[in-house]
Amino acid sequence: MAASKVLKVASRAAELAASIGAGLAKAALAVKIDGKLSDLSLPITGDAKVEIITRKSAEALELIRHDTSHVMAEAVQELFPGTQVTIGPSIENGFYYDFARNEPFSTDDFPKIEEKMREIMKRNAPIERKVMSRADAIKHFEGKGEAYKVELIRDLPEDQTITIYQQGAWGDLCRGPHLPSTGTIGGAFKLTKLAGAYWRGDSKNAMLHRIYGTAWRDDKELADYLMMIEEAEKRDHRKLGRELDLYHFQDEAPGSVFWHQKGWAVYRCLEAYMRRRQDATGYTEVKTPQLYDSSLFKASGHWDMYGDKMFKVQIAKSNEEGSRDETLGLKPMNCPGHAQIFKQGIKSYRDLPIRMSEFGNCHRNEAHGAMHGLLRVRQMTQDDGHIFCTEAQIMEESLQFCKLVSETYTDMGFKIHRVRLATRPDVRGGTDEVWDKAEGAMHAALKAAGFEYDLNEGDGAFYGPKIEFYLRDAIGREWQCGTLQCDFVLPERLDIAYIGEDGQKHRPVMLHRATLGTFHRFMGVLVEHYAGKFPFWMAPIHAVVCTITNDADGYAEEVYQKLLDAGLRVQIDLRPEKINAKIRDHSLQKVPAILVVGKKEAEGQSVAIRRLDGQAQEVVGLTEAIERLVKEATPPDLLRKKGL
RNA sequence: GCUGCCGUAGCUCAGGGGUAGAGCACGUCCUUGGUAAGGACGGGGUCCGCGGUUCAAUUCCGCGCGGCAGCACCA
Repeated sequence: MAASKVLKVASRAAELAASIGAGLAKAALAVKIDGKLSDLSLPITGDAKVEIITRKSAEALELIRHDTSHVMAEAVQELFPGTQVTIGPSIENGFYYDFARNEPFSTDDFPKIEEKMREIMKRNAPIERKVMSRADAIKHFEGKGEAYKVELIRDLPEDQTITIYQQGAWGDLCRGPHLPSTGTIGGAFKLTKLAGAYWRGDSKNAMLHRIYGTAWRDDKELADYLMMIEEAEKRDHRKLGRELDLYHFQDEAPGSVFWHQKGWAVYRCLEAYMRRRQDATGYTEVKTPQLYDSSLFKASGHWDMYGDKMFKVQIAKSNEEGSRDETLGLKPMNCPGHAQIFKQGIKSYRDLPIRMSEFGNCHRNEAHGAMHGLLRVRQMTQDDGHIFCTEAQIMEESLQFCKLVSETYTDMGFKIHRVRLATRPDVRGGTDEVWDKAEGAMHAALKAAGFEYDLNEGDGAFYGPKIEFYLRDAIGREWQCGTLQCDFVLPERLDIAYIGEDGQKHRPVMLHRATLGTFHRFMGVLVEHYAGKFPFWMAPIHAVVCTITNDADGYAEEVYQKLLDAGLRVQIDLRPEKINAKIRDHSLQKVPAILVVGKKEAEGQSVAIRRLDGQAQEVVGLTEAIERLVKEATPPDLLRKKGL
């Protein structure tokens, strides 16, 4: 809870809290002065809007995590002398601290470190802010052999106040703010994992040892979080893919996917959906080659920029003089191919916009460590598209695409949760003038679409700014899937043009866009979001017909055939197993509907429908059952079209 | 690619310098049972690959391949 009060005299935040009430004084952890988070002990001078931060506020959680990281660093240095400290911030759900040490840590060290941390928290030493001169600070850390801290101080801007936060005998260079004492942290934390991390995030630098932890306000929050992690493990798409027989991976094809029938059925659903949506919104679907001569990628700029991540094929070509080598590249994206189709014949301004789509299969030689199940692969298919348009059309086209993304995500069971605009990176193509234009257009489109968005500075593509659409899954995780990129550079490089009203050649703008992103990644997200229980319309198997005894086999076959004829994805289970076993097997396979048939149903031309996760059964006439299932299996866009 | 960990049956995993085990799955037979596991028996392994140490390596060491976590990367 935040309290605010206008203060006219110089005071300390702690005193202010006390003046409001003893309860608040006790609960106060930090203070926000004119919107800036500060230590409770800091004086407030002049007129200021002051908010007292208590345990319940969002800022408190950040402080708890940051302080826990300091306590961990103190514990580690007590337990492992000779270890140097570097940095240790709070992050989403917790904190980490990077240490420099020859010997790596082991997770076996965690209990020891955690115990020491609790001991430090119990000591409840006050956390005190000390201002030091640059020279003193350097001397201080040099004396302790903390080379990384010295480097940090040396790199701080001249006018930066250098502060050290001291808790008992241990202190750390830190801009703060911090809680009043180590005892106020609360102790709802757990060390979670171990990893290497580069000093200052640069792979040229030394590798440090990072210890991750999670920290919360109280034990209940911690338990909830740990439960969420467990839930995420249960939903792991790699595990579910195997268990549900959707797809598999194997060593001989690293970074690629073997789609099994069931996984492919879902994939086909997504593809069919996107094809219908794009066909309905003025896209022309094309298919372009996989292999191109290197000259095309040299022209587009990709060869220089990403050549080392492309799969290249060398072939020998012979002519009169002998043979020479020619290098082809497997396409890592579809845009140069689409530009070639655009270039065929002469395009008029009357032809624009041209919305070209392709379920394009691309190859990228991703680093080993980057690959992750379906979420990051070396061979993927995008629901790619390029809109060739005039500058004046950027806004309208962007708006239309935003609408498509929005509706698509809703149909898939998500909402757009966050939109970001990634702006010009350091290494980029095109002039600043062109970038100004492209970024300006993207800002305008986002505003017109009514999206709240934030900036992701410096994270744009090398040819243009990028709108990133994020969705949130069932357990609160964010995923970036869809994207819209505005490109003035590639049309220039590949020399594509249209004839304007004035009879002159003009450059079109290319909008690169993908709604689901890649089918691979989106499938992974879907599996985890639904924990394998897909909505009926995209379920790999809609229904299984199960017999009670083999006496009903004949009728079951009839039911099965009728469902197949109705276009449903159906299986039949005639095994001489008990119905309990069949129910269990198909429930574990997460089939949404089990149709049980026995003597009674055969006599009454009916089926007993049992839903996944439901215990009740419903006996329905066969004709009605088929009608109902067919409707449920109808994709949401087609339901709308039919007005159902 | 980097750091750490890992690679044993289809899957999940135990074991350990003397050529290997469980549960599930699979096969055969019995069972025909009304809504989340019926029973019996059985088959199954280049212990990731290649080198080294050793009388002997799945086990120890090195290299390679692949995976996991994180970092870096992500047109």
